Amino acid sequence: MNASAAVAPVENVTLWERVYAHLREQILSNALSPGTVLSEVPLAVSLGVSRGPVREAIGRLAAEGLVTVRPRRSAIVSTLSQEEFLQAYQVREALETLAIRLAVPNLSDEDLDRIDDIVTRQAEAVERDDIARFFALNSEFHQLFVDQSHNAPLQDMYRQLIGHMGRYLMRSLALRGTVRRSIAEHRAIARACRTRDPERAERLLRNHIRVPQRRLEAANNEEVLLKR
Amino acid sequence: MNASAAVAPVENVTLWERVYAHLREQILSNALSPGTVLSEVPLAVSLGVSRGPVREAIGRLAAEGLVTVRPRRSAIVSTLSQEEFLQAYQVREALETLAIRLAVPNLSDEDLDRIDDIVTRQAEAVERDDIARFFALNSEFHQLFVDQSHNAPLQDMYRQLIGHMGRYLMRSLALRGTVRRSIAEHRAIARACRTRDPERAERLLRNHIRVPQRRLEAANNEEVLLKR
DNA sequence: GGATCGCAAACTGTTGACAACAGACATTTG
DNA sequence: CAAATGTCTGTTGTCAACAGTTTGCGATCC
Repeated sequence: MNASAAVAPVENVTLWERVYAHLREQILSNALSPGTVLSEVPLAVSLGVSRGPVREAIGRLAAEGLVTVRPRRSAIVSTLSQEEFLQAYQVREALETLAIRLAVPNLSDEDLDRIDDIVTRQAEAVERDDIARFFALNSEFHQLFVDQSHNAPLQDMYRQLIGHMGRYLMRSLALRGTVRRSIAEHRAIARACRTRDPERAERLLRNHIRVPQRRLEAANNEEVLLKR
Repeated sequence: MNASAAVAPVENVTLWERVYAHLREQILSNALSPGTVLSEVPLAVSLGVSRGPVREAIGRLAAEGLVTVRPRRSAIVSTLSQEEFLQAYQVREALETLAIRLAVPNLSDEDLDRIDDIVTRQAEAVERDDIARFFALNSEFHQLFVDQSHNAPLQDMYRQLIGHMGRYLMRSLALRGTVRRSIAEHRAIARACRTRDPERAERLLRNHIRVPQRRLEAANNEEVLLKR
């Protein structure tokens, strides 16, 4: 018997874990838009389980900040105000710059190739006007550095933060203006990684993240922001 | 009729919230040391409640990372390895430097006085060899900037991170060597705040946080670390 | 004597039920 | 007609019970 012990966790996930994953997916993909009420009973019957697992799942989502529960009242999918979103961007900048600083020394040649590959595919996606694809690759690009930072607490925090921001990132990307500039910045960051220059990479990434941040601030000040 | 409506919301906490607060308190104060098993039934009977609230509370703690649950098996209080603790320190540096940069422009005169007061009381605590008090004031000092950053996502993340690190901070403080130096650094940071110099404050704080971090690394390399 | 198999106990995951509470609607009263 | 009050429904908070699984111990076999 070969020693392929726990390669696939055997689908041994408990019920509430599946409910949690399902709801998280729905929320992050905006299938459940902010403000949606999550009543336990309807959810339970629609998912074919009891209230217990649903309750547990909602509890986890609440701990993560994705839903807010008012005692004795239904939970609702959290809303992030314009201001909070901007604040989250500041935290993201801090976390990602730390991540890339830690990651650059750890990057293997395969990682470097993968980074280039992602950017190349991003350019292709833009050519095809495939915004969703571009968006996914963008997340992948940023996630790579967090993964390669080999810093578990950082990874946890980043996951949580992206959970908060993810639903609104599409908008900020629209605000970003030229995606071409974004790709150029990605290329510059990739070059800095190849030359093993953490400080340059960090500086480039910081400016890169600040672009939509500044646009958000400007929109905020002009009060012509996308209300809602 | 004056509008003194809801000054005190009548202590409307649910049961599981109290259990959660209790367990969190116990864990952070090290009354429940890492590795302790948290079985639902004994906890429930000892607290005089049913398994439901206990389960919910443990779930929240698990989402926060303070306990780890293995499916079908009891939850145990999380352990932070030396390496993870060091990594958490890196994240803390990133978050706190962001916090102080944001906070300095927001600091009122009262805040500045309060900072000085904290440092003064720290010096007094050291005179009296009251380490616990010094430690509490130290947390207060750092927390103040996070609070005054007026950045809700940052506050959430910091709270969570401190929850992880808090139990081990006493040790790192011991590692820190001279607490006198720590107080001097606090004083320097306070001065930078008074002169409204965010960059200087940030630089000072970064170096301040890196002191125990470097000592940890050194101890780690020498392998003479305080094992467990 | 040591290892393996089997059984029993304890614990968790899940379910269903009961009671308390918040909000809405209808009713009554000034 | 408006404001306050009472009822009523829907939902959550909590509890007790059931089923499945893991663990530890003991008996048995080699």
